[in-house]
Amino acid sequence: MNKKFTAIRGMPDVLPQNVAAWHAFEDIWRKLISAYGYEEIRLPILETTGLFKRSIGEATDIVEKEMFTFQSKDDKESLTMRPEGTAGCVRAGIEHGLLYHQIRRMWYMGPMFRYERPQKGRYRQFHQVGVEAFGLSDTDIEVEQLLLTARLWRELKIDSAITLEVNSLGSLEARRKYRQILVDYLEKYQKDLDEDSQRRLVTNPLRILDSKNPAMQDIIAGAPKCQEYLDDDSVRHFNDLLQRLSDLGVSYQVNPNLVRGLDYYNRTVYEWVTDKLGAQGAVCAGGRYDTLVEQLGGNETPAVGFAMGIERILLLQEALGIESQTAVDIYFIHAGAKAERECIRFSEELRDFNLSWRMIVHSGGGNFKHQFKQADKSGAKIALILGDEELEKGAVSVKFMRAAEEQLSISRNEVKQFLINHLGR
RNA sequence: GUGGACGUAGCUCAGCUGGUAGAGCCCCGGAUUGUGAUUCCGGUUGUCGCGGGUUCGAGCCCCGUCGUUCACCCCA
Repeated sequence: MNKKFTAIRGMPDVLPQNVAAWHAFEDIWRKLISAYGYEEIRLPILETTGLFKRSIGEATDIVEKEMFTFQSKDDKESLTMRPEGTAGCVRAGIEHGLLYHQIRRMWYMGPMFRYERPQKGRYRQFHQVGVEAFGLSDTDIEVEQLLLTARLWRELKIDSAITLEVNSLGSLEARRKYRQILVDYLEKYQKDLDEDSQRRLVTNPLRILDSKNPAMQDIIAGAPKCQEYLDDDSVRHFNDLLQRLSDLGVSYQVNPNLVRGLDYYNRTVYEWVTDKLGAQGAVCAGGRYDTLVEQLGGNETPAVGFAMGIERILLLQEALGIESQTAVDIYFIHAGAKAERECIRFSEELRDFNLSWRMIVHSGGGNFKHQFKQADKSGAKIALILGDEELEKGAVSVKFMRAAEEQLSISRNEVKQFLINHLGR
């Protein structure tokens, strides 16, 4: 026996029985996003490592220890498999002049890579849908994107399990100031901080506010609040956003401790969360990043975007008992050597007529009993049976697989109309 | 990177205090109700994750290793 190969850790196969759920999601998504006028952009998986360091932030966990990074063949540069999509999208937008003095709405979908320990809802290769809008600084774009996602949850029938949390980080300058104030406060309690928080004090102090450790709660409760240190414009922006959400009937919860893990956010940040997925609560997250375009070499361009994890959404649908499956419509059964050949010809004729019927022509021989069994297993709604005798008369037998009715014989000319009546076009 | 649980047929799992492997599903064949489903009978399938050790003897005990999974961390 030769060595068997297995999938590498955290990079699961999507098996045929699960692909239907992906397709269902993708179909709904494409329809919905184009209804909002967003255009798809397709981006490479590999980018220069520096792009992610610059955008996501040198000191973040993603950049420090979670990237798949390696040297290019000629050893001249460091390449990284994208851990998220915004950086590449902005890079491409600048490179091709898509963001130059104009408004752009774009989206993308594809695999992302992060070197983490896999667990429920978290994989090393996972898939995201991302949405970015450039050139708009008013809250109406945040509102648009939140309405869009809220609608998506309804379409996917998971809206009952998801809630929206929002926060404002203020301007970059205000955030920096607040960060210093927070560090000053926390340093007074340094010896009481747990190990994680001690480390975060240096790397990402805002994250300490999000700590789940009960021992930290008193210190956190007494900490200066981010919102008290926001700049006036950001406060106005945030209040305006909340007002508009209320007006439009989008319910939300303000979470002052909500901090995104990526450095580029300012002002609005939000997360759509669920309690149905174990430890991985965030299904979709995003916010405003007004300085990133400039940081990556473009003109100063306001931007708002979000990303969602497809696996998590599918997992949530599964947890809620929402199933999607693609069934076969027609299964061709044949009896006799002539009929077997005719089956293929006839099925092609039907495909010329209507390519949306899902048809399987039995192959591999076997008697009637066997063929019916295969037809049953395929989940087909209708069996089309061709026999040598009937063939002579120009007739075909049809049978509803799920019903107890007898099979009936109809003429070949009637088949198309029969299928339209029972399957639609 | 840290911690817990688990790793026995394609799948879900059982295997009592150590004595040379089992069930259900699936698959194949047959019988029966005149057919594909139901029922009945029969059949195939495993280096018990891998490597060492203890023992007369290990799926079961010990050590190591790899893998899966959940949680921490972090995040979609």
